[in-house]
Amino acid sequence: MSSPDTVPPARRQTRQRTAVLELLDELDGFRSAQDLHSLLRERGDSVGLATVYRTLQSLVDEGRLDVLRSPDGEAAYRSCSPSHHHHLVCRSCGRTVEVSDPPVERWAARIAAEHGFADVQHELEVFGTCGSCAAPPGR
Amino acid sequence: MSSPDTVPPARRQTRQRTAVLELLDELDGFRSAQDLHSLLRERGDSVGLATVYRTLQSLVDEGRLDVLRSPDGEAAYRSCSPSHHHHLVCRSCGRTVEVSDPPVERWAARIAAEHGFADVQHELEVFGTCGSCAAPPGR
DNA sequence: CTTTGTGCAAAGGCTTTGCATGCTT
DNA sequence: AAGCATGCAAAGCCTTTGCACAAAG
Repeated sequence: MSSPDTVPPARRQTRQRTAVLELLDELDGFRSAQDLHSLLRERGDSVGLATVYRTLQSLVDEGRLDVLRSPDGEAAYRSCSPSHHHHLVCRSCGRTVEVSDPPVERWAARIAAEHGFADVQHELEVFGTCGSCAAPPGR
Repeated sequence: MSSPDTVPPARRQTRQRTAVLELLDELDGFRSAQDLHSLLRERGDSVGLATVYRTLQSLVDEGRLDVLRSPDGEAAYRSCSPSHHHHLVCRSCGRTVEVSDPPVERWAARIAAEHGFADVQHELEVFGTCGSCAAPPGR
């Protein structure tokens, strides 16, 4: 079910691929492809935009990256988290906290099984207002 | 914070706006703008694509719609469901089952509270292969 | 040497915007 | 009658793809 039947063949190690991986490793938040492209240019490790996209895509396929869609429609990537988890996002300042809890995982699996679904996966995001942003605006 | 300081002025009631609202009311899952546009055309309540986008946008501003970004980059809209529930979607045939369970709700609330988040909301979708589609393809 | 990755530019898909017309109020 | 909403088409953005060249194994 969750066995990766088609493990992507290892990619060649190029300067560009290395640069992307290193950059993602240093950053810890989610970044859009275009952001990463700009950062690479500023750094001197210039990489074509198309290559950035292709590299990110392959890294996602390999399970080394997490993807997220920003409300603006951009895809945001972050260096992989080996363990499955979800996000708690402040809808005001955008601060993100990683959360994970077995119960939800089990719940999803159980619910799916009860309905005869297999090969289950799920996406969950929790939105709210974080402590800093909840501070009373007036007075 | 959650006080709508800038309540958008009421929009004019047009045939198009009504059509979009009625359609969203009948559907219970998330639908992309383009899907909604097609559905309206099939129905006979033809509405310009641009208008569909503008209408959906205004409805979101009014808080009458929930938005979600699909992995493909499309925005998906759903009429603010009075009863909160989630979806179990077959990634093969698209069949959707509504599911709801208090535990998850409580989990989300608790996790958020633990991190100092207030005014919590969450979005959860479970994907899998339903029984019919899981039937072996060969033979 | 062969195969795969890179760059550039063009193409694609979803969404937004400008402007004249029609409908709501 | 006045003003906002609609339609159409053009423009914008992010992302993907085609093709020739360069680099990795």
